[in-house]
Amino acid sequence: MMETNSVRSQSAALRALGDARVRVFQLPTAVRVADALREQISEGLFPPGSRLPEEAISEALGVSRNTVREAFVELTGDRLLVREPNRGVFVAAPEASAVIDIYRARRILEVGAVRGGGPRDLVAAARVAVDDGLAARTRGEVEAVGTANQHFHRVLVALAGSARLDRLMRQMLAEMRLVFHASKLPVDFHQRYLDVNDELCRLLEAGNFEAAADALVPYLERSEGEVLQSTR
Amino acid sequence: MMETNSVRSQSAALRALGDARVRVFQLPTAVRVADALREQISEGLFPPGSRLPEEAISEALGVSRNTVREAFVELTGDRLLVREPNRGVFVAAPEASAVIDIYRARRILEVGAVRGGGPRDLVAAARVAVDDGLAARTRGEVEAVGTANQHFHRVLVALAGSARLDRLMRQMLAEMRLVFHASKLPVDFHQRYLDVNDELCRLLEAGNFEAAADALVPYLERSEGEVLQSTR
DNA sequence: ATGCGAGGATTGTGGAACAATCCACAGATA
DNA sequence: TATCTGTGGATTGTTCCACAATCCTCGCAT
Repeated sequence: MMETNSVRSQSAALRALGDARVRVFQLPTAVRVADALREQISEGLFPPGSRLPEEAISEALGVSRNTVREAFVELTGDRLLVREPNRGVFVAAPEASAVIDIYRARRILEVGAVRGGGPRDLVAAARVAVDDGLAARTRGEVEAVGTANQHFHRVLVALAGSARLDRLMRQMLAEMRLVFHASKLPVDFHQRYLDVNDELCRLLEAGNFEAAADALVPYLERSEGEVLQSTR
Repeated sequence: MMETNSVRSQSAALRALGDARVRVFQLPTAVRVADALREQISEGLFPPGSRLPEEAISEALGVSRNTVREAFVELTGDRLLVREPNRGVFVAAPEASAVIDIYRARRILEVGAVRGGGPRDLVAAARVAVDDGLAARTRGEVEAVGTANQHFHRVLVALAGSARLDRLMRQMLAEMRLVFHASKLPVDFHQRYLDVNDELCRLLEAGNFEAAADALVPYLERSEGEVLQSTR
């Protein structure tokens, strides 16, 4: 039966099924715990420096201590948590040296990725991020501006087409959120970069990747300087 | 008593003590297990695709299953192991897409780092790696040639001065060792790059970072091509 | 050959136990 | 008073055990 299903449409259907796999084969508990903690930390519910007692978290989430510890290992690898032997794990409180380190890495990643160019759909994704940011600014949604800004920079790295670089960028941006939570910077911090983002995006859309890469360097240097300024 | 100890010499002594801390405050068991497994995997004792049963490993190392699982989480984050739900963890068997991904990342990292230049002592470290490789070649030590080669490329990334990039590079080189173990490539594979390394290093020593960066691109492309060739 | 079901092995997860370590606080000493 | 010491309580590091869920194998029936 169902002979009307061509082989072509069936393979498409199977692919769609595969995408829904996450709902069928539920992720392991430790991973879900890690995701939950990552979320809360990024939101700033656990401020940098907070202690995360194993038992409190395990009973709050209704999982065993073992599972919590596995999640801790994962988040420590992301540098979101730091483990102090026999004292416990704490939300990382990145200091100036970390910010400097991250910006060195970002200059390599973002500039290199942009200079190499990338497919049209990613440039389109960059445009979406920029417009999202602009829209959020006019609506006065401070938080959304920051999110859109991070999204934009993530797309820049995505141009390189490397899952490994994407992951590193994601981790570093999560670290940067910790920095932002630790150092109250001016509410218009991200907003002032939106116009530069727009300009950069125009260069990408024009296929002028070299110019975009060149423009990115002072952009990132300025950003680093301002973050360091408001951090100390 | 002991008044002959000047404040100066005492602080020196304390500093020396601090350097020995690793022997006093021993690393957590899970970390040592992860290190041990990383070592063995890199050496090729567990070929790509091998299954690592929790119980077998826990009793082989004399640690509990929980501890082994914590180590697994760490190594999975390094992409050295892959977890198949309810089936166990296996040594990763990187396929062509992973190799392509890694070389995309390496082109960004290495070229970007070299173009930015770096301090003298790192250039000197690069020289050491090159000479080590040359010496190993004349002695016919195939394994040592590969090690020196990887060391050289790690130093290149180190020029950028970012611990985060260093870590990513270390992880990717460990992945590459898996690739090498999976695909028997010609014994002189690494040897043929030593002369290019030497040439690159000369450019670095001359402070000609731009030229070195430019020379690195075809280098990496050729390397990627040869690896892919012998992989399929 | 294909499908089905039972049995055994391994993972996923929880829970308890205990030594090691750290922390806070009280008491002792100079 | 200030510093040292020691004690008790709390938390981590680690092991061990239990058990459900899942997978694999193999034999059997269709």
